Amino acid sequence: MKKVLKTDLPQQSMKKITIKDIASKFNVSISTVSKALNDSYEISDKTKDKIQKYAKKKNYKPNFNAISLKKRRTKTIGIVIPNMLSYFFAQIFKGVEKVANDNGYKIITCISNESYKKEVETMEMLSNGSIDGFIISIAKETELKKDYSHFEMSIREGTPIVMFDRIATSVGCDKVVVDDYKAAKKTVKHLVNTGCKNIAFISTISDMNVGKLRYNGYVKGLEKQNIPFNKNLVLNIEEEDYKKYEDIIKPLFDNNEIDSVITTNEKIAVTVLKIAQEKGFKVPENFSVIGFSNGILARHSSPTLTTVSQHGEIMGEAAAQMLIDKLENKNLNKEVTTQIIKTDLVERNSTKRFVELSKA
Amino acid sequence: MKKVLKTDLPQQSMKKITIKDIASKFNVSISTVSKALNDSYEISDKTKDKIQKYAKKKNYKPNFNAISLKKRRTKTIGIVIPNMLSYFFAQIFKGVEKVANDNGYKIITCISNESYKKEVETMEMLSNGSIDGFIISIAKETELKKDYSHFEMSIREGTPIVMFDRIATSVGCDKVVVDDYKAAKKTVKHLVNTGCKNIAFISTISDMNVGKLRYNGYVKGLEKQNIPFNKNLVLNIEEEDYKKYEDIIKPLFDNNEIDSVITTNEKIAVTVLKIAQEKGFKVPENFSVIGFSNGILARHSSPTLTTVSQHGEIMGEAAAQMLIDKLENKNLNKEVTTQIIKTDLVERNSTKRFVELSKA
DNA sequence: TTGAAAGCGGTACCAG
DNA sequence: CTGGTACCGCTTTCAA
Repeated sequence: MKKVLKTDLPQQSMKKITIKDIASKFNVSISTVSKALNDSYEISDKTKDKIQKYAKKKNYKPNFNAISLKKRRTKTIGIVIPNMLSYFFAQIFKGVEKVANDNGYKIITCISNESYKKEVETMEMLSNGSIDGFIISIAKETELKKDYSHFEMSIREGTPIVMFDRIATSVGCDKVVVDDYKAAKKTVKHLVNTGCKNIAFISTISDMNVGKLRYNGYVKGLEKQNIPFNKNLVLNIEEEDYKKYEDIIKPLFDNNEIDSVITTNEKIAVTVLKIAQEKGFKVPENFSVIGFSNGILARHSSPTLTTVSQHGEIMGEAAAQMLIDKLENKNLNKEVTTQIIKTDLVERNSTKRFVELSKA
Repeated sequence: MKKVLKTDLPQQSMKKITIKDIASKFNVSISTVSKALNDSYEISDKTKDKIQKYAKKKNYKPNFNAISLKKRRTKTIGIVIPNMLSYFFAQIFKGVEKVANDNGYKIITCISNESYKKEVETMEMLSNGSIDGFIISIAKETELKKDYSHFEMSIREGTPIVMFDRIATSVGCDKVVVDDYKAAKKTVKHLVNTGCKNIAFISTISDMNVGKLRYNGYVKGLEKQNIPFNKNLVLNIEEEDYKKYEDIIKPLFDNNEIDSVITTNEKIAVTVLKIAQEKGFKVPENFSVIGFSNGILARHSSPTLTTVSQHGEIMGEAAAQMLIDKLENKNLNKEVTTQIIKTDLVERNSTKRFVELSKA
């Protein structure tokens, strides 16, 4: 025959304790407990001590919703990004998470999936006191539609926004970007410096602002290097067509004389690498490739890929810091600012070394 | 001289409206407004109509914290994962996000960074009414430490947990896993079927449960295929040493006769591919590689990599559905269940075709 | 040093 | 059909 002792019973649903429970335990008022737990000078050390000890023992935690309701702030940030499978956005997330966490903020993440509707709905769903502010990179569809009223509404209602990478220039909010224009110019310069003359440009984002900046940088870069622009060397592809990348790109090689390619996208860059090698080119000896990229593909392709790195993690950190500063009124001026993160040309093995060349 | 009309002023901080504001606007009580907004049968159509219209016009949204406080549920899920840069976890996130969103749930995401301390702190921070339940893949450090008390505590306090992939078997909660043991056995079988005899096994997770399952599956698979086990063909590497992968793996090729490798990790697989080709092997003609992987590397390596896919997105969906079912008491039995997601061998170009062989 | 009470923004029960 | 009110858990002012 088994005897079941009370202490042997599993502590089923050891319910969460409230300030009221503690108050009744010690026969004091809830305000006393509240103050004691917040280490107020109004409460005697003795009382504070016993209350704090008991609270810790019982694993007391102040109810998040009660505090948020009372204080009218949640210490949580809403992130709205087009997707999470892109390494760039995952890096952004990491940066934001880090800074948020260091400052005691939580993160609610929503994926817009490049859809305007989802982006709007998502923001509405969070604009009810769930979050204190947004960090956003706008959906492709939104950018094409150019309807930014949901952002403006949010700001008007007092929920600040920080946009990064894919921004809406006209919206009055803090922003974090990289200088895509300048970066593209630099890639051209680097290719020319290492002996390239026929530089193609392949974009999957020609209809987006970031894509236009890169394209303009490419054009300007050619001009600066006194290389005539040849529109046949510019190829715009739908990102969704990734299964047909090869078929779309091959004609570029067949119909033109090219010795290098700049791409806005890592997968394209890897595809180009492959095609070039199939066509008998030696990379980087007589063919070079540079991709805008933050991915892991670049580090594992053969040869490894020279890239323009946007430093996603740093951008994420910057965005989070800007938002938190705004939320905590650390910047007393109400002006909005745009922070530009430096890009780096990460030289790997799909381009020749400029330094070697200059030494020669 | 400029005249500034009131209507010209930017609507600065168009403050959020509350139920009380609406009540006073129409000179009714707040309970009437509440009921009207919730479309209660108790309220006349006329009243409902005007209140609802006004609410919409003023962009009224019920305060999230007030409702959560009152209803004692937040409709938000906490995800705790080791990192987000891994494609697998990003896929999990995507799956969870989808199901959560479809069911009106938000997601708070925290990264444990493989740290026990961060995992514990993170869970404590959320165990205050911020979330209704957790979806978790446990940190490496936690798994080594085998200290699962924070999970048990959470469950005892009434916050359910669903674990996926990296689970703590002893913790009584719902789980989603793949059959790593069986999957590993299958990889061996496939390699043998395509003519391989000397099959190496390289792991970065030998000290983790998932890693042990795969290893055991490998051993059992050899046995089933009547291939003698050779401990020299088993290599355990620290994942952090990724920069030295090549140096660590090359001796395996130098000191043994091998014709194929199974790896627990995509990057290792790509490295093996590279080394094998350097050593003069032709992949897949006389050398084969299979990797456990969900990443993009597999689809872009040369040759592309045959993988065991864990279907991260589906796992994420399953985990979210299990949690939501539990939260909404759809499964009235209180037992915990473990759901096993099928893995697939995705045949790419790093292995020979079994079908071709059988036709020959 | 402690307690009472108002209120954060809602819900829901009960009364009229 | 409408209103009064107690509460969800906590903070904060004011009074004792």
